[in-house]
Amino acid sequence: MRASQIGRPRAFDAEAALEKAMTVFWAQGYEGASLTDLTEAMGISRKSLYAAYGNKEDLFRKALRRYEEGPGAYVAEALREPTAREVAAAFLAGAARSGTMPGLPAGCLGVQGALAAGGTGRTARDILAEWRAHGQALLRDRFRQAVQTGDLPDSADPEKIARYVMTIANGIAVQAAGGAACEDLQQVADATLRNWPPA
Amino acid sequence: MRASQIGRPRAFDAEAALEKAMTVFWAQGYEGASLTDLTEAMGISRKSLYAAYGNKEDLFRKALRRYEEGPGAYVAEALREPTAREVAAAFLAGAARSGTMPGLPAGCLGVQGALAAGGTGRTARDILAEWRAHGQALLRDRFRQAVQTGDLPDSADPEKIARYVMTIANGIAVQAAGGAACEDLQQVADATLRNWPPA
DNA sequence: CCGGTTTGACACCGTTCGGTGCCGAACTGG
DNA sequence: CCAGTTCGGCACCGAACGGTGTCAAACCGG
Repeated sequence: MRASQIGRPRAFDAEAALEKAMTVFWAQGYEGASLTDLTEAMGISRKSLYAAYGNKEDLFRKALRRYEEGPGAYVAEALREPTAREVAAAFLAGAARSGTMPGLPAGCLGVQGALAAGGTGRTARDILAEWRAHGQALLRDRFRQAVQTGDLPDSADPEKIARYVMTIANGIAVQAAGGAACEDLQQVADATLRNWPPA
Repeated sequence: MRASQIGRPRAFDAEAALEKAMTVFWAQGYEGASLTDLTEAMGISRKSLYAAYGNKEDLFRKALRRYEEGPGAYVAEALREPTAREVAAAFLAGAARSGTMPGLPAGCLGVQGALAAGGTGRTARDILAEWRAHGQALLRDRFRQAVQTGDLPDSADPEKIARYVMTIANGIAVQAAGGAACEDLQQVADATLRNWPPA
């Protein structure tokens, strides 16, 4: 049952297809994912892909947004924790978990989607670099707030702590992409938390 | 001056050209680096590339070996430090430094060369995953030795410490690829070392 | 029932991909 | 000097790349 609309109805679920596109970009990277890979995984034709999402780059942006709201949602959730330590703990636990979920690609789309790129992937690489930088800025701002409320000492440097936490999250993503188990990555997160605040 | 050999002499320096190939794979990734990119950077023709190095995959293997002996040499050097703490310090300092050298690509070839890959890059991805795993095993073995000599306490788990150190090194590489400065990354390394041993 | 709109099957586009053949150039050794 | 070997310019290969045009199908609204 859907809202009345004119024209031939779509023969596929746009959201379900986008979910498939997300996993293809996640597993194969922007440059490694061809239109053939994408359309086969999504179960639609090239024509439908262009009509529904735009070109390959547009699809990638949409897939990243879906990632951010799905597997990457732990970021926004972690920021809502009451203390800086709990923010960091939730953030790293989320990184470990979302990078090792059964039935989904290993690692993080934001890290491995286009870390190095040739001419065709440069825009995607820049989109992801900006995306990671934004996430780190959100962490820094949250840690700033923690200093202001006394949750972190005045001597704490939110910028450095945010970079430290993001570096470990990025490393966890690489480890996950290399096949590490969630339990092992959680132990890295735990070791990090035993040294809190880090600076 | 070179050893007498039959046949037309090469018109290019194979080592210098391989150095160029290394930087192209490092900056653009395996799938992002086309034969056109490679031959233009190396200053040779496709014919010469095939004759001197083999196919694209063979060239990649050779480029990785050159990386290991050049920018990545800090790994072998760090392993020779007298204590576990100094091994970790040298390892992380090396990661921060080699990922931010002026005139060379940012990040680490072993991390960003092929973290996610499509069909054509799968072998390169597996080569790099194995390469990183090997480096981590060397760290673990060195930390095992440190436990045996009393440099690390008996309760220390070399496997976990190696993963912890490698995770941070991997994260430093991602941060470098995203534009982080050497100084900032060295501060991440310093923060890590303030918590030693980590478990 | 038909015009209008949107979708999708199918074929196709120009370009680039990784890779190779032909043949002349540049050497060595007899 | 010539046969043999290796190198490299040039053109070219089949396949795959991202992307598009034509036309029938599937709907809505009058």
